[in-house]
Order: sequence, then C-alpha cells, then structure tokens
Amino acid sequence: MENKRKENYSKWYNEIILKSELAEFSGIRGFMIIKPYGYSLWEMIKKELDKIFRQTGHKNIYFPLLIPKSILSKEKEHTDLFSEGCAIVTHSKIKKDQEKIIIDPKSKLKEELIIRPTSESIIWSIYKRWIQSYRDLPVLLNQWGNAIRWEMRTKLFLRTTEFLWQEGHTAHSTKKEAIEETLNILNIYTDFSQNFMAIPVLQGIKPHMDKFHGSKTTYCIEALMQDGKSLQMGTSHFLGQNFSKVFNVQFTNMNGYKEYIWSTSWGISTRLIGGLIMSHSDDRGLILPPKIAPIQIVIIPIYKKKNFSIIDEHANNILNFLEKKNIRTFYDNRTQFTPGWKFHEYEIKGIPIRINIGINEIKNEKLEIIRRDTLETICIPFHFSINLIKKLLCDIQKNIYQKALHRTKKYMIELDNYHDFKNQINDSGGFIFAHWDGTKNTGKKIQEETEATIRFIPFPSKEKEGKCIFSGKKSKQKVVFSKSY
RNA sequence: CGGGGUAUAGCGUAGUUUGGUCAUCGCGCCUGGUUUGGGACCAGGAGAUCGUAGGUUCAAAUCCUGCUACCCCGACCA
Repeated sequence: MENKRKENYSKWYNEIILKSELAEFSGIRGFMIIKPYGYSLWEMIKKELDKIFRQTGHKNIYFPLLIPKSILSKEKEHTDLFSEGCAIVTHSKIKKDQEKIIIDPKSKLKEELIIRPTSESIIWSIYKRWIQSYRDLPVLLNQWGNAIRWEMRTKLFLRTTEFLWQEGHTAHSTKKEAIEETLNILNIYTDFSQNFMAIPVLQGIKPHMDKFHGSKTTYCIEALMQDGKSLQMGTSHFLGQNFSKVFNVQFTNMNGYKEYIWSTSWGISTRLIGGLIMSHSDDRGLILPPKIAPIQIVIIPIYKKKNFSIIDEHANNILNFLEKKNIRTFYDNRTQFTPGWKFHEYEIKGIPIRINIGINEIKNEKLEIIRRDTLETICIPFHFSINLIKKLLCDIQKNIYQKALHRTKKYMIELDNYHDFKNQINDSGGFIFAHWDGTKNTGKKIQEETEATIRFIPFPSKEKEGKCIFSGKKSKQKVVFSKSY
C-alpha cells in the first residue's frame, strides 16, 4: 500500500478498494462497478441476513424500480420533504438524428417515473389491496434490490448514487407490535454487525431533525472507524401510522372497527462493506473477519519444477479436506506468480489464513500457517485436525472484533466542557457523549464550529439531567457527537 | 452545487513554464528460456489519435475556450 492510514485516510481507503479488487470507478459519476471479490462480500452479507429474516418470519418480495411521480408526491406532501435528489425517467425512446443518438421528444411520458430512492410509497400504495382485516396482519416483507439517491458527493461503497440494499417493510395491527418489530430488527442488525462483521456498534435514536422524515422514530446503529469518524451502519424506523394515513390503509379490528395500520421499515446497504474496510484493515491491505471472508484459507504451494507434482498432490489433499469440512478454501496453483507475489496478493485481499506448503513441510510433517490479523506464523501438524482450524478461525474472528471494540471504547468519551470537546473532535475524533439542549440551532452551531454532528441519542436511554455543552441550557440527557461519513 | 487540483499505453509516470527528432521510463501484457521459501531474471515483441470537442498556428501533449471524469475541501445526505 502506498498510502498509509495515518497519513491520508481517504486515499488509503480508495487504494485498498482498488488494489484488493473490491470495486472500481465506473466513469459515471457516483456509480461504481462492484467487482467479483467485492460482490462476493455483498453475497455473504445477503446470505447471512436473509437466513435471519426468514427465521423471523419475513418473506422476500420485489417491487418495481420505477415509481410514478404521483405516488411519490403523495408521500412527500405529507412529510414535507421535497429536496431529495432523485433520478427521473421522462422519456421512453431514443432515436438516430444525423448519426447522433437523441431522445425522441415524441416519447415523453405522460407521467414521470422516479427511480426509487426507497420503496415506502410504492409499497404502501399496494398494501391497501392486501390488507383489510386484522387477520391479514402482520405483513412482514423484505426486498433485496437497488436504489438511487442523487448524492452530491460520493465515495466508493460509503455513499454511491446507486447502491444495493435490503429494505424491510412491515405492517402491524398495534403500535406495540410495530415498535417491537423495529427494535427486534435493530437488535438483529446489531448482532449481525458485531458477530458476523466483527464491527462493534452503538444503538441510538436519531435526533428529530436527522431522522427519516416519514418516521416517528428512527433507530440506528453506528460504528466508529479507525480515523475517529462514525458511520451509520443501519437504520430501523418506527413509522407509526404515517404511511397508512397518507395512503389510507385501514384494517378492520377484532371488534369490527376500522383502524390505521402501524408500520416499520428498515435497511442496510453496500455501505456496510465500506464500514468493514474502515474498521479492520491496515497498511498492508484488507483484513476480513473469517465469517464474512469469501475465502477463509488460501493455500500457497512453494515448489521447484522437479517437485511440483508431490507438492501439488499434498496441497490438493489439504484443499479437499478443508472443503469437505465447509471451510471456504482456495488453492492458488498458478505458475506465473512466485510465492512471494502471492503472499502480498492475499495480504491485500485480507484472507484470514494462509497455508504455505513446500518440500520442507512435507519432510518435517509440519505446516506453516500465517494469520492475516496478527501476521503471526504458526506451526501445526501436517495432518492437523479440523477443530484446530475451526478454533483458529474463531480466534481470528474474536481478535478482530476485540481490537475494534477496544478502539471504539477508547474513543467513547464523556465531556462537559466545550473547549475539551473541540480539542477532542480535532485531535482524534471519537464518539463524544455530551449534553445537548435539544434544539436544532445548537446542533447546527456546533457543527459549524467543529464539523461534528449529533449522531444519535444513546439507546436504551439513560436519562440524566445536565447542562448543554454549548448553550448551557437544560438538557435531559447526553447525546453522542461525532464527525461522520 | 461552490472553491482548489488532476487527466500522457492496462497501471504509475517524464515532458507542458519557453509550441518545432518528445512521445520518456518503470510495472504489467505477449513469445522463448531459466526460475519459484516475501512482489524472480535474461532475450525479443506488441501496446498511446497525450481525457474529450472546438479554436489559434506553417507546426499543439505543450497556448486559448467549452465539456467530461477523478481527487481534496465545503454545502447536500431517508
């Protein structure tokens, strides 16, 4: 790696993505090409979360990419939100005009179609047809898809104009049940992030001005990156009856009365991959926790021409053994690269374990394995037990998480003095717990002076009165400030 | 969307101030051979309308204008 984390975090981040072949710039502003290795990370995320959503009774659906303007504006009128950057489809034909391709003006659509920035509106315009009685509830749906938000400043994975995500949309007969669903999902996200991706997160509630405008309460999980900035990793919205009222979706309850439906929505996106990179990686490249690593073990043969076949045979045996035990293994037997070249390659790609096998290993009946997270070399018996490998993968997973957790805890700082606050934000960032008077204005001023924003109100909440760090006015509890992505 | 910077072969670059044998070098790629325990070596070869569209000029990578993309900083961000 040419760029070091400490010297230029942003360049380091880009370099790591390009060199590890996760993604590339597409040449279209804000759009990226997710390459096979990067996409396989997304597939790992998808597979795991999808399994969990099925277990919790959610079903997958697919709604259209394009939303008629009238449907979207219905939502927007009621949520006074109108500044959203969206892509809009206005025509349906192109034609040749003097060897140039132009939009056929005759093909102008009667009604413009908006490429979904999110699907609440189109889904709620349909829910009406599906829900009449309390017996139709709850509706627990999830959609894997893409969305477009016309962002002004984009960054690979973290904020792209088009992104891949999962959006859950549920409908419930009671407020209690909807809130439970919202929190249940928040906990699923938390668990997923920490145990699968090894990224420690804090749960919180978004302050009013920062929440999804269509929601009553927006819950989030936020993680601290290595540069001291925070990243929102997922959101879960309690929507109240906002959408059912806007789209007039009622159900008949047990007593024969009509009621508006309570609902939730929640999502995570390809942004998580950005969080994964920024949480764990080092100046040598990516570091992947074993659970999410598309390849957990790579086997590198070290041979001379005359002994290649014997080494190849043993390497294949190890490969077969590991594959049979469901360890995701890759045997790199390409001859055009030297072992040293491959060592670097898989370091950059963050493969958790590397096994070297050469004539020495076969003679001594020992194997040399190298951990990516600690760069340690460990000697194991040539005919190792699968439990040894499983335990090692488990240790690596734990170690990566503990390292991130330790860092996060170190930069969770309670402050009551604005001067210290400014210094801390400037020096090393972090999650800063401080009192806030609850006004938008104060939040704005703090942001202007420090670049830090209110990320969330800690949840579960620990109310403890105090004085706002900026204005000195009364505050109900501490909130978390941070610079963020 | 504003301010600053950058754009030369797949990648990284020299050359741009001062227009004229200037398209340089490294990596990678192809062929052959020797190699293979931390990014191997030798020999030969292919590959660039200098981001793009115009303009100035006898002559443009080089000067001027528009456009596009990327990077950094802000604004924006369900």
